[in-house]
Amino acid sequence: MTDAKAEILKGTLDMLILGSLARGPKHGYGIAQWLEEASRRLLQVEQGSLYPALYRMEERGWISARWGLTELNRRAKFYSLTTQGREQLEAEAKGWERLVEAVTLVLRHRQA
Amino acid sequence: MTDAKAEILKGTLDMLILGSLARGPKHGYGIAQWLEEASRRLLQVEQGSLYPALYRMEERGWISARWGLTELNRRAKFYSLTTQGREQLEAEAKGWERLVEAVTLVLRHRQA
DNA sequence: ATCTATTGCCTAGACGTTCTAGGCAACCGG
DNA sequence: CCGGTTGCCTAGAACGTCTAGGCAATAGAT
Repeated sequence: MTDAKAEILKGTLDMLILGSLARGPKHGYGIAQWLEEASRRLLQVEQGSLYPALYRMEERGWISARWGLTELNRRAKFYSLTTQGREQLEAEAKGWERLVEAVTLVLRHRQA
Repeated sequence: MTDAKAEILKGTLDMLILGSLARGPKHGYGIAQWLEEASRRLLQVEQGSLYPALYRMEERGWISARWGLTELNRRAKFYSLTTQGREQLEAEAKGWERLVEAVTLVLRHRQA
């Protein structure tokens, strides 16, 4: 709850996953690593959140999966963005910006 | 789900409520109105979300309530920020800024 | 006098997402 | 041989939000 770095993701996980895949296909484990690095360790994605999210998103047609091999020669499921997924990303990014704007308006100069 | 303006609040509702009360005590209905106006109609708070949230927050000692009369001479429950609530607001605001920063890093220059 | 809209508070239940807490398999290094 | 890492997965609990109601008092209009 009051953990410093983790659980900062509320409804943003889908968008973040889509954002990571916009840079190219990745497997689940790799998505988590990429997000951590790209956010400079601000974000930490739990596997128990990640995999269900990937499943949901595939169901919705935002991403598609195929099995392959990593650089380390291990089996892994690679996800890539579908056209729909890219649209979804744009939509969520717009919504996010609106939310940031709204929160900024509300929280601005909140002196005593 | 794909509604234009509503349901944009995921885990931000508490923070927004605290933010509205940082400007002075308000009753529930007034909080909802204030948030809508302050966010230029970007946010819309459902009563079914608001009142449970107020209850939770009072339980947690972030806000305190007392009954009073509105300008229109109606009974209403006025909430104000406690010391703990102000601390909570600052903490959430910091967390929010970190999240915004992280998401910005992840979503930046997400070209094809 | 009646009717409707508004102000104001509240609840139950469904729903979706995230987290905790596991399990499993393959591979690498020491 | 053993521990750590890479990799995928699931069940269940916990939590927050929304839908969809209900109720009461007041103001304004007819």
